[in-house]
Amino acid sequence: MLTADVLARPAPEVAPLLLGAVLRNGPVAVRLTEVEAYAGRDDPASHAFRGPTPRNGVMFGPPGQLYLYFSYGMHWAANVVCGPDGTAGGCLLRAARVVEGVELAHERRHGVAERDLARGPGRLTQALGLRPEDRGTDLLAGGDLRLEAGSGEPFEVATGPRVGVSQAADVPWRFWVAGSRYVSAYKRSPRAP
DNA sequence: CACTAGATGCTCT
DNA sequence: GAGCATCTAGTGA
Repeated sequence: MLTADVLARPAPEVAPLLLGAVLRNGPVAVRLTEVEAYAGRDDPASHAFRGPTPRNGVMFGPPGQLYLYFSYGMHWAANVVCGPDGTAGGCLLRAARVVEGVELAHERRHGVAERDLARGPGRLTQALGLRPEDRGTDLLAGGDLRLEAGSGEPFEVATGPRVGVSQAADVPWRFWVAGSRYVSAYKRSPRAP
């Protein structure tokens, strides 16, 4: 089960546990297939590495909150805050399969293939209809926007380096469902050494 | 299919 | 003003 106690563990421990879990926002629900861990103050690739700012403040708060950030001019991406209250950490939700509300997700994602509805961080937030003001939502509080346990179907977890980061580019803190087609493509940052 | 280039605007220095 | 935890459309095989 994904309790606050579990999410209070370090992000690299929590990340594989999020695979297979369901994130719901009202009528649309997705099953997570790919996640990356960001370990806060000790992780040069993390937004929290240089300390708290207005943007990343929720990462320093209690676990289980939603952290949203804006990236590359056009996209929002979602994290689940991990680690104990007062310690920064989070898991970036990189990809998922839409399991409920497929029609609404298609409307939001205008004419793309079913496989691409939530394959990628920006696509995932768009398919779910997450908005900037959802930052800080407690995903364990049982609201319209919440984290649910998965169906328990067994699967293997694969690991590898994180996508698009220029710092700590070889740390294997990306986790995905082995063999799943609902996983984004790996792309190394052009700025990485 | 693989690979590349350019758009785009928030966030912090 | 520089730097991005990206996406899409375009090209070429």
